[in-house]
Amino acid sequence: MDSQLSPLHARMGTLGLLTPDDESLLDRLLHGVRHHPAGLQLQSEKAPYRATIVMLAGWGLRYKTLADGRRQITNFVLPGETIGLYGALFNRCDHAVELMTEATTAEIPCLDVMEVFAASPRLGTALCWIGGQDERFMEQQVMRIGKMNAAQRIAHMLLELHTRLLQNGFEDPWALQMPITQAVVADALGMSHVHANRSCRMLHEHGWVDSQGGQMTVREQDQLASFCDYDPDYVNGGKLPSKVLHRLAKYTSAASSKVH
Amino acid sequence: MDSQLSPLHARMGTLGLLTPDDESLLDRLLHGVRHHPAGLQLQSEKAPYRATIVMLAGWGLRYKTLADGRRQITNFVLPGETIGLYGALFNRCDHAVELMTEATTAEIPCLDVMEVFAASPRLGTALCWIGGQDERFMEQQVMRIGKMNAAQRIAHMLLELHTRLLQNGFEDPWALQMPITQAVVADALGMSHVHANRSCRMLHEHGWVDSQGGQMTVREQDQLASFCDYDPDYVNGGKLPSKVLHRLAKYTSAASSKVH
DNA sequence: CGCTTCCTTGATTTATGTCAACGTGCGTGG
DNA sequence: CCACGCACGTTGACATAAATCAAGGAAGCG
Repeated sequence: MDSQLSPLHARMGTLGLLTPDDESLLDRLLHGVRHHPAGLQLQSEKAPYRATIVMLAGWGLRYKTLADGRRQITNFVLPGETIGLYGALFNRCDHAVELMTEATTAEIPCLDVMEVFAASPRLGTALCWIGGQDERFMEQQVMRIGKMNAAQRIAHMLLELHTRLLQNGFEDPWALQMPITQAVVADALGMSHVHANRSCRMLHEHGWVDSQGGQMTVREQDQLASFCDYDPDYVNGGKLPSKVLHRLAKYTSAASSKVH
Repeated sequence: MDSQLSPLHARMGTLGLLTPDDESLLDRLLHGVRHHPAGLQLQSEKAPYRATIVMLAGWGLRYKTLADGRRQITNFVLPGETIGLYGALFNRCDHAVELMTEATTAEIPCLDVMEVFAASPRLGTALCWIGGQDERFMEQQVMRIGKMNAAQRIAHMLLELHTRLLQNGFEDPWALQMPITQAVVADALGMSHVHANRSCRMLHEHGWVDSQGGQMTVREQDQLASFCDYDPDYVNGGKLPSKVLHRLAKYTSAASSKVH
């Protein structure tokens, strides 16, 4: 099981916060590792959350459906990322989650998440950080859709996903490849699939991106970045400010036996 | 001080979670109530967060600046809402916050936020819920900009703000009025100010909205809602699921003396 | 072989952006 | 009190990014 958990551990590891005890507490929280086929709906809109789901391998997407049936993809779920982190706090979900590829997931019972804070403030803080990152990703998405033209949006999104993959422990030939069709690009970035196609072609003709067979590949990261003014720092994919590390160092993980 | 804190208490109150002890712990966390003039920049992009700021009265807006100087407003900060809730967890902010009106704020030192979880899991859970709501607001914003036309975006945003004001303890003649100029509408919803103007006029000519003198007023909530398919439930502005309430009831607030 | 998914392309329409200008109300300083 | 600047809203003419409609091709799969 340990090796499968690695993207989550890699992601958390960038924080430099967790002790070995915290990590093993995290492992004990994770239940029910399961494998699913592509296309499965993991969470449907308006249904209550069953559990917080951790994506161990594979990609998912999070979307909202409009009254007329169109869908807006609001975020992706990459390996090491979570679904419904604060699920316990809402009576109903407000988005759906679907698998883009086959995938392996684990679950944390919704109610356990809230008790993590009592068991280990350090691990609780790490979960908050995940929540904070998710908000930042969404904020970037607002900026892309609100202010950039079609080709820039695509470039910017690909670079963000690349940054996130690196953070989650992937390395560079692989972190540049993404299981994204042009239809997904269109639904995520608020454009028609025809326009998505023309914009992808344009990026392809510059030699910056490939897009075929349901895969998109970043070819010229730097050129893409200057094309869309991508700021690679925004994720702050670094360690926590040292003040926080010191402040939280005093807590033992003794309490960890409380959970489960 | 107590009366000034009311929008925050009103907001938290909708959860039905906090005990009187939790509430007084919250009050003790809040430092430095201050009054500011309209237009003040409370947080600048790329600067570290100084503290988590709680808006007690007045409106703020959260935005990102692009390389070419344009800005995308990503969210509003209403009375009872927070800025930089997880500020301690990031080395740098990734957005700026500016006051739209004169305002009263209080602060929670960034590092204290993380210790709340140890002191009171209930209050910590309430803070997570705030973080979760912020993410939902942002997600709605993505959907609006990505999939709706200009007039619908405006209608939808106004209705969301109305819902949030109600949640934060405002009542209806007041909760329908918002200190929003057409330029702000344009920057928030990804359209030119000319187009924002024409769309506001259109809504005004239907008698659904007023927009003059830097104020927007919702006149016909129901018609607006059907015009843009607004789902008033999405905020889940209700109590927590009862399971969570029971699960968290067991913790005493005894530990609250640890903080501060 | 026929179906589906994904990508591609051309013709046309439409929503929205850009440019330029003007009105109004308001506060400030002369 | 008036003059001026400024923020806000308004309008028209024009340009353009992007949506829509319609069709077809290539690859994979049962």
